[in-house]
Amino acid sequence: MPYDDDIWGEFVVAALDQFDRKILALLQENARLTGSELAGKVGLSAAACLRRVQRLRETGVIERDIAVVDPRVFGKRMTVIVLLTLNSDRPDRYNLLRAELEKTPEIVQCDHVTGAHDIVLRVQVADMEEYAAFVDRVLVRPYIKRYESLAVLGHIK
Amino acid sequence: MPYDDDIWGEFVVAALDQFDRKILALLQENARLTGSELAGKVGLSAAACLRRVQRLRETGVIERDIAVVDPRVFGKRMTVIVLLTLNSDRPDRYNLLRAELEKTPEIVQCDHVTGAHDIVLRVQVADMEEYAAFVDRVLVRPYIKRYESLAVLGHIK
DNA sequence: CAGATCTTGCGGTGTTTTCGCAAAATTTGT
DNA sequence: ACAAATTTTGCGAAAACACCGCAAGATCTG
Repeated sequence: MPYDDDIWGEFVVAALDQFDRKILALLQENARLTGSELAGKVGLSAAACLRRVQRLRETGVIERDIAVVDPRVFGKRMTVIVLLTLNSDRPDRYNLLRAELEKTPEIVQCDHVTGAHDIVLRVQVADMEEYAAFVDRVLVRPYIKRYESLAVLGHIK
Repeated sequence: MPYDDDIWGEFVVAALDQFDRKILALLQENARLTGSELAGKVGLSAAACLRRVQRLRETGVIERDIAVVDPRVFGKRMTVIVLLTLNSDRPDRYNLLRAELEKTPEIVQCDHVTGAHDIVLRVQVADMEEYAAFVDRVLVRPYIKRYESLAVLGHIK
């Protein structure tokens, strides 16, 4: 085999060489690069590049290709990062909360964390009024002990 | 004009009709849909769909197309959310810090916020050791008064 | 209601991707 | 270290796709 196989969670995936890594790095920045554009940047023929991209997709290394849409288009001009602290005496409700957070459309990113807080949300809303409604609807509940809102002033990255 | 113009920050952008919104929703899920696939789903001809996509790109509604790569491929299995508090007596260094954060490869997301902290980072690293090195290299400096690390246990969304 | 403006669908054209094939490169077994 | 087996490469043809111009239709303006 030209590549060494590598264990990867439960999956066995062909290891990636320098060409694959270069291609991935480029496609993560701009997924619309054509075969010949890739060819010029990685030093392989267009066909070889495209075959590699094809395999990266099939094996799930490239999970999907998405269009990044300016959130302001949907009138969601305001981003808030929310730090949640839960009541540790009600751990049974965690799964329930988790399921609800997953369904809430204003929440665009949500992670379970360890440290001074328990959950970090990224919330996308139109304005303060909508954010206030979101807080009332989603965050004001017994299992949530405390929440801290950090309004995003600007995206650095 | 078939569309009403709408003020949008400093830009004037044609308002989006139901077709544009449908197209955007589809492309946000899968940017590789072809013209005829879009046509079947939105009820326009392939050419009309592609013309709309083209305009959405030109006007910046679609900012870019990116490949979503499984982060485990790069061995970056650990995500940490970092809350930074800056020394308010050195505001002149903010732009310098900002430029450095932008260049730092471990930082995959970075927002300037208002509230109990000043900056929120999302950091992708291989393991604790690499995170420790990141902290020493990037976070230990005079202008940063405090940092709080929240290691991500699981992604809810 | 008429003129101006924009969008649509169609068809042709150029680009991009996909596929087969033989040669070159890499790996495996002895 | 050598030869067979496997894999990847580059090239060229074929298919799929995106792009552009044009005439017709739709929408907007005064």
